Amino acid sequence: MSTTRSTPSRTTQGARARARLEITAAIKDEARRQLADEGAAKLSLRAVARELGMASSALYRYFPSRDDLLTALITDAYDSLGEAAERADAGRAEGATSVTRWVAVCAAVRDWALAHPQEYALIYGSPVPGYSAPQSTVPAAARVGLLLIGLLREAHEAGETVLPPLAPAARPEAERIAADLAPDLPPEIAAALVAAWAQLFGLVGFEMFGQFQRVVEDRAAFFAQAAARLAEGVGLTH
Amino acid sequence: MSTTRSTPSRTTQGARARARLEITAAIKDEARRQLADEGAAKLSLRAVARELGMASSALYRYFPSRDDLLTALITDAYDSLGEAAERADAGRAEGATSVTRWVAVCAAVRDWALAHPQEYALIYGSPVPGYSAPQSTVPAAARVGLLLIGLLREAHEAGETVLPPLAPAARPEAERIAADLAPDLPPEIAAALVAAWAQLFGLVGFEMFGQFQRVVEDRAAFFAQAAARLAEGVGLTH
DNA sequence: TGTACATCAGTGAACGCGCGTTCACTGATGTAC
DNA sequence: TGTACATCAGTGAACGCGCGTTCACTGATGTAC
Repeated sequence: MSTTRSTPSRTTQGARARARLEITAAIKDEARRQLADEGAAKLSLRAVARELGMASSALYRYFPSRDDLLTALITDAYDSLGEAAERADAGRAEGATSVTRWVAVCAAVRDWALAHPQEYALIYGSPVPGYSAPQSTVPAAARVGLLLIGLLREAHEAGETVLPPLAPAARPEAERIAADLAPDLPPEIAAALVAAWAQLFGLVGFEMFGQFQRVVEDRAAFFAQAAARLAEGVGLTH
Repeated sequence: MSTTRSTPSRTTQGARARARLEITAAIKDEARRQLADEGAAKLSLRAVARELGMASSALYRYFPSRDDLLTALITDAYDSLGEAAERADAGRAEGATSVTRWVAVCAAVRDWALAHPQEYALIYGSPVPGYSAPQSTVPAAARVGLLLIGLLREAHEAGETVLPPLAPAARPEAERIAADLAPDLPPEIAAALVAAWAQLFGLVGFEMFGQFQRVVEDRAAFFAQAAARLAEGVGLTH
């Protein structure tokens, strides 16, 4: 394998390839814009093409079908959210405590949702009828969860956790979860973590989908308080 | 006002009126059936009419527009869920503790969602694009929340609560919430209750929308554990 | 109780629109010699 | 470096479909006298 001229992509193949990437991105951008108006169920290839000034049939050079475009949007959204959460944690201050880190990650999730409401709805709202996300979206979808697991693992190793209560009836499932997701965490924490993960998106979802209208006003303060209590709930002590 | 013959509805006006109610119900039933296949965004009057064997224009005798049919479905769904939750609490055993009651109400919400997935998505999933629920849905939407508030009020009066922690930064909003929703509850409990309410639907939503796939297996046990911990979280002691 | 009239459910055609996807094609860009 | 050929982006027409809503109408049911 002569690697000497193995990347001529910048010049020869590059022009076409780069155009392809650009147009693919333009299609996804326009599609994201339209998600806001019409929602995922009504996302229309023809409308996207129209807005981009191309024939609707041209999109088929980029995405073999409407569902493939949806899949790309979903993967991108999960990745965008995951990256935002990871960035928030990576940029923490030197002596940040586990609780601070946890709250910051939660806040990053909320901030991302507020900034990308259509995409939030796409990945955490009702499933698009007739569409089922392929396996290829799984790794992107797992990023926030994995980040939280990592955070808890570090805190646990540092002795900064206590064991949340766990009813005997729930112990087998908690042990299964721990074995599956985080063998180095005690089942009490693993189960509490999965619950907290779902609850985090309950808080964010209620705010995004209008359930807090006429109920919560200072939503940032309310969320910060709830996130801090979630941290307690998973056994973080400081 | 002579009330003597004021309700001839059972005979004279009755036949037509009863038919009207029956057909209205049949339309809603068929629409609910179709929600499952196509989702709310694609709910189609023509498809409903077709399935019912009537001209699509006939539906306009019952619902002035597609949005009005959606509104009726939403109100019905909230009422159905609210009633299920209330029934679960009303049928409690004699000496049921607050925690038991709380967990039973949570389980009733989950059971209802599992039994009516399309309707759950309709009211707690992504909002239907281009549709905004009118004020008339508010009372039905509030039923579960009010039930939980009532439950906590009784527990608090019976001295069966402790105050959950509340960060100083969140106190003003907590006081606002308490004043607004439950003036007889301390702000600590009122704020924790609103958070727990959102978190409850986070747990249910993750299960409904497939986020627990490959993560949680014994979902009933997992949910019961999480619901019991939510009870703790709002300050219920037993 | 019987009749004239009003109300109302339901029809079917029509308007104007949008959709996903396929297909044969043109013309520009890239590749091999 | 120049030319012949292959690749590929993009077009525009077409297929077959579905939608919400309006409208003039028919015929049955209910009401008033």
